[in-house]
Amino acid sequence: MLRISGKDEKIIEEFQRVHPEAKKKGFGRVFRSPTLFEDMVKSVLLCCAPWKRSLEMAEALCDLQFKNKRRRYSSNNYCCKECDEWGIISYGNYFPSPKEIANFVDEETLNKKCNLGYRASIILHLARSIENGTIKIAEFEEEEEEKLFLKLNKIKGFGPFTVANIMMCIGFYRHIPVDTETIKHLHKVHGVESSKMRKKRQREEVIADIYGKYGPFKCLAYWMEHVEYYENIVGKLSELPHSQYSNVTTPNL
DNA sequence: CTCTTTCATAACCCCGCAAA
DNA sequence: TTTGCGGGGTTATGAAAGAG
Repeated sequence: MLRISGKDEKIIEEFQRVHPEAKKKGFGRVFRSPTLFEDMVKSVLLCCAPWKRSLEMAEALCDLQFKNKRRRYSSNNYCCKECDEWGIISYGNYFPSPKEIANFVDEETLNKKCNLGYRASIILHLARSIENGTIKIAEFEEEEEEKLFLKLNKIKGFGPFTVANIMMCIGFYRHIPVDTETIKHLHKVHGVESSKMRKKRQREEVIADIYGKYGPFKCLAYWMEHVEYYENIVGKLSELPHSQYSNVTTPNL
């Protein structure tokens, strides 16, 4: 989904003012999930897993809703083998709510059903904290940037990458979520040696050198480049068949 | 000289896939 | 079927740097 509001419109205008190329391309909006909780969980799923596995875990979480054995990818979910559309239309959004996860038995079952590994405890803790009111997720979207940043950092299992990723979903683009994908990107597109990305200091210097001029929009500038990189390989992402989605990653160095 | 903050390193956890 | 290896962000821990 896209955020569409006067405030978001303003942010895009400001971004495009400091990034003329983005204006020319009409780039500035970032897709997110229907709920913040879903974005938060998906950000956790990105950690310590190849892209394909992240997708599988998200799918498995959606499958929690189906008590029978219907699988989202079983062939009878599609109108025909070549057609992805049917699958997309018939899915709807089955991502579980915090309440559903919090009430969903125990960590081991959640782990077993969704193959989450250590992420099960993080996600369960998040869902339970939201349910018992310790984490007031509803206020997050209205929160001031720096306060939000601090609050997210306090959540168990949420480090720099996860937090930056969620900030981006909410609409703050100051911090770039750095993962191996980013390191590969900086190497291929900007010729940065991956050894320079190992230490925090140097890493920050590299980011500042390349994206510093975009101020609070670093993340958008990076993301535009990265999407461009992907699309040069697989074609327009918006036209990519669902079945090929898991292939959208940067090859290893 | 002590207290605080920042930083670097290693342990953690464990699946998916390819080769044997 | 078994074995080995690659993938990968967070956190605990202790050391180093900075503040006062």
